[in-house]
Amino acid sequence: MSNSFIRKLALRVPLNEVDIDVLKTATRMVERVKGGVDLVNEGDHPQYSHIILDGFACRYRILPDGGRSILAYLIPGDGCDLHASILNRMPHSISTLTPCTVAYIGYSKVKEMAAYRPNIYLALWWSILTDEAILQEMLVGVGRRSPDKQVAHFLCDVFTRLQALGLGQAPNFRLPLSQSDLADTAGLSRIHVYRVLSKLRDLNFIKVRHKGIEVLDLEKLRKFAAFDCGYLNLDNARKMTGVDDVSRLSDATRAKYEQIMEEGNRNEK
Amino acid sequence: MSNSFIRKLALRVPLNEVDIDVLKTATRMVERVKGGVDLVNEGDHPQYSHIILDGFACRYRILPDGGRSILAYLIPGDGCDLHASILNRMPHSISTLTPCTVAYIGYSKVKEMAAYRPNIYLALWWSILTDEAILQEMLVGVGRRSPDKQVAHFLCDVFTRLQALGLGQAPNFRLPLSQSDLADTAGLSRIHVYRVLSKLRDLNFIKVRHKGIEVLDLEKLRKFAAFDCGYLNLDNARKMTGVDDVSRLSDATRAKYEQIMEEGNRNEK
DNA sequence: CGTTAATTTGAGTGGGTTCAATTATAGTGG
DNA sequence: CCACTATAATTGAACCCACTCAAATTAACG
Repeated sequence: MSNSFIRKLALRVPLNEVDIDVLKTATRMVERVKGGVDLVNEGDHPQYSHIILDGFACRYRILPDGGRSILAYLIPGDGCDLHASILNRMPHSISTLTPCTVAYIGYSKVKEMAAYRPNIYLALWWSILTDEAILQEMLVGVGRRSPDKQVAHFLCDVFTRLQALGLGQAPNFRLPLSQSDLADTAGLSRIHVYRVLSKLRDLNFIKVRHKGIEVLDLEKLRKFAAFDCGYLNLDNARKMTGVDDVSRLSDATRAKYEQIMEEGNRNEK
Repeated sequence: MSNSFIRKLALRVPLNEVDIDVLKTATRMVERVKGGVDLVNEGDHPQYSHIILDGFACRYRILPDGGRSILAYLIPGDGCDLHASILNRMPHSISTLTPCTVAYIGYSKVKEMAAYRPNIYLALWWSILTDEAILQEMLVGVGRRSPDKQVAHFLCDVFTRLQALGLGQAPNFRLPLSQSDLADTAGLSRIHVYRVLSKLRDLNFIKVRHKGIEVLDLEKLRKFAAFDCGYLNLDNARKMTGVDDVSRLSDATRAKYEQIMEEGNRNEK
């Protein structure tokens, strides 16, 4: 399947042929965009949503003091703000890092898909929950991890997500990021990022290029950063079918659970 | 309306009587919980979701080194992880800070409401998008803001959300947080938090109590922290009705927009 | 009234910052 | 194709903020 968006969703949620067909037609409107272009700007009120089918992009905010804070990296298959129409204004900007293939979807189409296709509903929620989990992991990192582990952890995050999509080989093992980009991601100074990268280079984990980072040994990097990919929710959910496994619960918990279920059923006339 | 969950949603999304009725019965199963109790633990696979109807709670993670990182504060009306069943494991724990009134909802009930009640669908998305925005704002803060402004900004966040719910008066203007709690939130040391709070106290912005902080002048605090409440999405969305305002767009954008809309309609048989 | 947890205070240290200056790389137009 | 320009990367030095360590005081709770 050539459509990375569908591939990403299908890896997590069981999509049937109809689902795939719906998604295919929904993402038919495609455009090629150069690198360094803003797809959406903070404060905008866009009329449609973007999906990165190919290339890298990032979500960022400009701060009052002129600084920039990068909040997320978008890789092939990632949707940007599929439900942003619910908000009055875009809370952040989105910019391409490399040339990208971008699909456009009208917001009403998204709503429609979520309403009529339960699997797509699940997939959209899986997606936003994972976005949130990544943000939480970043927040934990900025507050607590040492700068070298933090940068290493960040690299693990992006490359693990790439791997899960089957994009784990060269030339995709190269991230097109300047050291300033990394600094704006990690909340470090440009100069300190350089020193951190030098250390990771000396450990033979990565290769530092002009406006780019190449990972030589993701496994070692993971160990160094104590990276646990659990938060990315990459394992296929056992519960996707909707059948709850009640048998594993303690008696007390099961009793409460059944009470809640009963309560719920009673309300359905 | 005594149900803070419904009140919170109704402030953002136009709910009709049926919506309110559905939400009321869905949150009928209520329990009183003491302070300092874990509602959910990281790694759990809970069978139902929690909603804080009254009291304060927080979302946190325990780190490998034993440290704790507080990721969010939950105030009356906040749901915890309404869609967590989609994930295999809980990515964080949730703990009450004060005695709380908690409602329980089965996950299938949530899905059902989202499927059959468009307004509730919107409300749930509004909710998660706002959660995400708050996380982003925290991330920006940890990386960039000075410690005193960051703590001030955090206080503005919680108290502004309380105000929006009509809980802006004493005794609710008191947050039951120890200085260690604040430290685990801001990613600062306990001792430095004390110094920051002392400064804010000397400026007459707050009163520092034992295991608690009282805000004396939220307006001054906002100015000090350069707090812009835009990210909380508190203004009623103009677009909630689903009618897109195309007239404000540039010609080029409108053309593309209409193309996308047409594309979308063509796919509906 | 005794114990525990939280807060308050001081002193010293270290890591990440800023400032300043040089080298390398890529892109541009002649 | 090359000189020129702008941006990115590299390196060194000094400073400062927030941390750690250590200890005293206060408040809460049984």
